Amino acid sequence: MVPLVATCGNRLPLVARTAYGAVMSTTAKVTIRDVARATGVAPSTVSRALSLPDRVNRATQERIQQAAKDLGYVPNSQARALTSGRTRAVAVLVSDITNPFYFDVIRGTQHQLAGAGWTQLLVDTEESADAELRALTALATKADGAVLTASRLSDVQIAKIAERTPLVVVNRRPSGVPSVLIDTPGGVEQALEHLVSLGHHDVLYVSGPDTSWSNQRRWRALVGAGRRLGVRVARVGPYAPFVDSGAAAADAAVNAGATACICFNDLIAIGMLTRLRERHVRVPEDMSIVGCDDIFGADFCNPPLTTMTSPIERAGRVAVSMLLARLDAAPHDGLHGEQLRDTVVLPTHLTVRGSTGPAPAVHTV
Amino acid sequence: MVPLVATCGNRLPLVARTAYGAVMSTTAKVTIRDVARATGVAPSTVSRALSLPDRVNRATQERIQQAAKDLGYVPNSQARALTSGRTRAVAVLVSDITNPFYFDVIRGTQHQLAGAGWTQLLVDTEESADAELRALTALATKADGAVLTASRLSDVQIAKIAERTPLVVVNRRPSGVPSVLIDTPGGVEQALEHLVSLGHHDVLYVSGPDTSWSNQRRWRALVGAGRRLGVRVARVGPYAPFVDSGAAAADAAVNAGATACICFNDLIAIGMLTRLRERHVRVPEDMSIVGCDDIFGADFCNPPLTTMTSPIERAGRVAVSMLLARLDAAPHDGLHGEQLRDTVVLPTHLTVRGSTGPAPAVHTV
DNA sequence: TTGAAAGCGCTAACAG
DNA sequence: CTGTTAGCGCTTTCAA
Repeated sequence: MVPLVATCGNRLPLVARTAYGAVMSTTAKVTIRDVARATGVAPSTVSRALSLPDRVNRATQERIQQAAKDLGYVPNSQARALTSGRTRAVAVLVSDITNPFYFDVIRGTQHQLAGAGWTQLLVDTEESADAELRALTALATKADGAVLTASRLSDVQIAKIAERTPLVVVNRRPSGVPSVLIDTPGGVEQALEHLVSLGHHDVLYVSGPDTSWSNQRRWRALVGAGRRLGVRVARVGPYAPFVDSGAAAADAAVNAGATACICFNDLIAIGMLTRLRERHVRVPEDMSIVGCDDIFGADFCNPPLTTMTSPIERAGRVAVSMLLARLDAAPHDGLHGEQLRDTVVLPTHLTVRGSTGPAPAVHTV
Repeated sequence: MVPLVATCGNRLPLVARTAYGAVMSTTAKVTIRDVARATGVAPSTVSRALSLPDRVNRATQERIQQAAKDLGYVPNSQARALTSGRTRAVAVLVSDITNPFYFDVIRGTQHQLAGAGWTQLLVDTEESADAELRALTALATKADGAVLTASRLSDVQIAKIAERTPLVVVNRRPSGVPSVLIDTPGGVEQALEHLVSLGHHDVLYVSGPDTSWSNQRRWRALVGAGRRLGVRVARVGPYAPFVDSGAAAADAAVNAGATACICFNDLIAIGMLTRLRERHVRVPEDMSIVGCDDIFGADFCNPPLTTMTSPIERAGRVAVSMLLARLDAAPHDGLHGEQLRDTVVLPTHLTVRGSTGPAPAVHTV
């Protein structure tokens, strides 16, 4: 009678009475048998009525669902997983929960998962391939699949794991594994064009970690674009992808006589901004800075950061939907070759803010 | 022989052979029976050797563990949960994954949980009491307990749920429920003293959501401190805790002729900074701004924000350790009255940065 | 100290 | 369309 959870936000107390009974209740857990007894059918019929409503007589189906509701029945996901082998949970591995970049990814995965009624297991691998492997192992029975947002494993390792575990990777491209790519190389090119249009002829790439696939990709894109546009490009680094690394990066950039930098990510770029101010190097008058990702903070730092805006949240969503499609397809058959090893590339665009400006009239390189 | 996961980071491929077999392996899953067969003992003995090593002969215990390792046995947490009723997972509910404040909380809970070998289920309730209730219900069998970091439920509701579900709340104080409080009221007082020392006599509180317990607490603290210090305090709001709300808040503050504001949180404060610049209101010359929490970004916005630094991550860690203590204690007995309803208050301190300065010589209030 | 047996709550054949 | 029968992998009495 009373819905398990009301949609009316105000009268919660009323509703709650029913809901409470079911909330992680240790006592008085209602099982499928109780519902069966109350309805006068077999437990298996209840199971069916709840999981595969089509395979049950319309009338009894409704009777059962009603009874389940009234009794405050909550399916036991453990038991369900044990028999079906499916947990309806997916693991999302990030390399550093602290990095704002992942906030958006996580938000995306969370949304998509929640929308589908799935659970998200969030794991912070803390930049360690080891921890990543360990997590993947422990997660074996806990999740039906995983999204690797910043794997520190080799392509071969990933591909190997993917053979037995539904996987989707973000910003990696191991063969045969579905992946979501954010087109930052395209963004790098736009960034360079932007700098060229401001009169820059020399650009410094502030490199991220060597272990980062994206970093290599961005650098390569920059080299290519530089050749095409007749711009000299150089690099400094590697720097760890933290705000704190920005100080060293800034010093290196100043030392190199750079007048324009494209950074591996916003974190480093923002760190540079701070350090440059300390050193009285004006941005953008003396040096232009371009970041990457457009994370939280890129728009209110000082000066606001010109950066490549990535559809990060969408990347998370797409990754999950690819995974779910695969997971849903597995039990039956259908799409096995084509759809499973697809790659989605999400576009990036340059957002110009205050940190880039005309090249200084005089500069040393 | 070969460890399941090596501690040496480089030779992963070698090790991986063993690990892979276990990684979410659909095929060839090694069960307790396989280990039993390999060791020539009964499954129940294997179970014991792995879960309650003390209750087994030392020699066989080691033999079993070795065999388990060699075979790449990974316990099935579902099955384990089904029989034992314990999942070794805890749910962490946040009201908005997007809010940097929670990043730190999540990091704290994650660390603490991972350290204890537990799994974290992250749930975004999206500011909805409904979703919160629903999540708590669905999580029933998935988690052994939950941390509510920003509950939108009433104290009574929370207390009721806590009767049947191990709960720890952050920044709330329902009676009988263990809670972790961040002493922002103390911070508010420090902030006010700071402003007074700069010559301010009138301070405006920029209010957060009415539904926020912390918000009321801060306002009350400010009123008290204002009385004590002879400062007039007023309030505007409520404003949603987003950067975007800052614009309206800034306009209201300007309209009120304020020269010093203490904001519900850094998000709003940062938003105000941006808007004030647009309106050519100088910070801190024309108006001082104080935030709360010291989130990511508070140190590099423009100007850097004077704010109350909260040990957010620690709050997450403490919450989890309180929950785990309770969870571990439950099966036995021991601490039932005292320790279970304790409250931990974490101190806050004021971090002065560029957004606060002397009161303008002339001002209208 | 160990083994045998009985389920945890549910799903999945297989009959009917 | 529905009931019966087996378990999923593990823990947990209860004997031995």
